[in-house]
Amino acid sequence: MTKGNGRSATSRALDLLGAFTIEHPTLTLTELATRCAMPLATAHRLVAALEAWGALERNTDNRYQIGTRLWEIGLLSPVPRRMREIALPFMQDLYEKSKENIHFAVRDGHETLYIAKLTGHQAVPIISREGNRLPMHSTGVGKALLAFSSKEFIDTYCARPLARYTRHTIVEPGRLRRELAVTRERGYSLTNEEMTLGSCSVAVPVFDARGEIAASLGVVVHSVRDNLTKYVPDLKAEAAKIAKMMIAHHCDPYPGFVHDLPQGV
Amino acid sequence: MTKGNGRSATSRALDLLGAFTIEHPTLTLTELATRCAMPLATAHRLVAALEAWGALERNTDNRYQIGTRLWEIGLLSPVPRRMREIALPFMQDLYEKSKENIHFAVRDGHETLYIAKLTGHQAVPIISREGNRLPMHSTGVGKALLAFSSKEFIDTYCARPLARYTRHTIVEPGRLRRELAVTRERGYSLTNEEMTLGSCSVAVPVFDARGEIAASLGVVVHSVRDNLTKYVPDLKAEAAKIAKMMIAHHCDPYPGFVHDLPQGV
DNA sequence: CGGACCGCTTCCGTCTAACGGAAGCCATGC
DNA sequence: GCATGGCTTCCGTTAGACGGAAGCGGTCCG
Repeated sequence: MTKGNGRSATSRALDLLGAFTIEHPTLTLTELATRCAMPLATAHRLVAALEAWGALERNTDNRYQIGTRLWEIGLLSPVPRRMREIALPFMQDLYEKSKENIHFAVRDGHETLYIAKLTGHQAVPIISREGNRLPMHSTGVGKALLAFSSKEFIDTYCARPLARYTRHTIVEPGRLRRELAVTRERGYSLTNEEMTLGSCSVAVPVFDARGEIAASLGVVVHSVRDNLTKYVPDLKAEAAKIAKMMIAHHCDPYPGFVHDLPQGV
Repeated sequence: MTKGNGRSATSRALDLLGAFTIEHPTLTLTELATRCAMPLATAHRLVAALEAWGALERNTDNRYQIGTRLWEIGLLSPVPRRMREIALPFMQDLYEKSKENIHFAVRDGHETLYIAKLTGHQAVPIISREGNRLPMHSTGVGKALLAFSSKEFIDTYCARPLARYTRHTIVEPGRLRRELAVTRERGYSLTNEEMTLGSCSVAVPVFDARGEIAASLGVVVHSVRDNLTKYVPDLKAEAAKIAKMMIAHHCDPYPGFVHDLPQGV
């Protein structure tokens, strides 16, 4: 064979699932085959198995999308589930007071992974989504996570290219370092239209039993609204309660914090 | 071979994922092999592939659990995602007024599938979870879905055994039919400690463009609190707004409504 | 209206990698 | 110290995964 190019049937099937992103939530068979670099016939066979089980479903345009069954199974994942169960009631309390977007995020690799989000009709529409990732240097929760991470991690992060999203995004490593130092000192992070024009944010760290950064909690508001610092006391209070609950429930630190550091980069 | 007993490698790997439930969110290798009726060596090989990709992860007890990556991928599923995006802001409005548990559910097969849930510290703790299923005859949202379903579906449902959860659960087909008739007439469902002692609920239907039942919206409160009917006007108002939004956004009816009926059962 | 095109589906001969029994390993506990 | 239970590794067999190619069925355009 020129066949069997390295990958097992199972890992190829999983690669097909991994081809879906929030930017491409539906894909045709040909797109799937191209993205996963596998022959059309192979993709066809694997996709049929995935569809039969319910991992994929076909919409009316004959495009494939992630199936509801996979949504159900994914929600069983203990790590995000426990964090959500603990954080969401406290986030509700914050929402009630602010009526703004409330975020709870962890670090995963070099990105901010949004674990929970509350929003409503009075909140400014924003791009964050539960289960999605955004950079650490351009988001409130991301900067809070980054500022309280280890010096080594900050060094690594600042050494990588910093993507620009708006004219306010901090893309200079030195400026980011200074900003993180300020964040550490005052105990909360601020952003001002650094991810999206029109929205700004404030966030505080959530520490685990060892005093290390475990997550962060933040608010995103429309940039014309009044000063963000008024949210800091409530954010700090709720973050402390979440931290206490996480420790009480032996909610392990997010695996990404432990496993992905050795390699560097 | 006595090997290769019918299942492809891909479907076997998926079966391993399907072995996890909310009652058993972590499983050992042996438990996985037993539940999926496959040799230990086979389960071991497949599980290794699933773990390598991130579909499964191992916790500190050497038990397997659904991985965070699968949680992320599952959240891309368009059907629940769109419904949640539309319903959640309206559910927030209901939460603000009531401070009680708010549910949004669809029918899937013969069960109620919880698509979204809001809760807070003042709300009574309940067993419902996003992505989980509960019966239709013992829950508020379930009874609302069932009452406005087709006569054929109601017949089928009532012909099946009705599980009892508390002494208040309606397990007599005739009584359930009468209850559903009352629900249809007055336009909302009620439950009184039928799923769990101590909590009762009220729910209203959400209709699609064709006037057919698409989802339901409900509140669950502690049973000693005052009358549930006070929530009905707000529930109806928000249900109407959700229906309008779903139609405007061409949010297709939940696939289960279309695909799973032919068989009967 | 005809034909080129594009994407999906089916077929089938090749041969690899999935299969699983069995042996080995490593805790834990009596 | 030995039994137990669960996990890991090994390896010969062969089922089933593989993918090129042909067929099918739309749509677009001249």
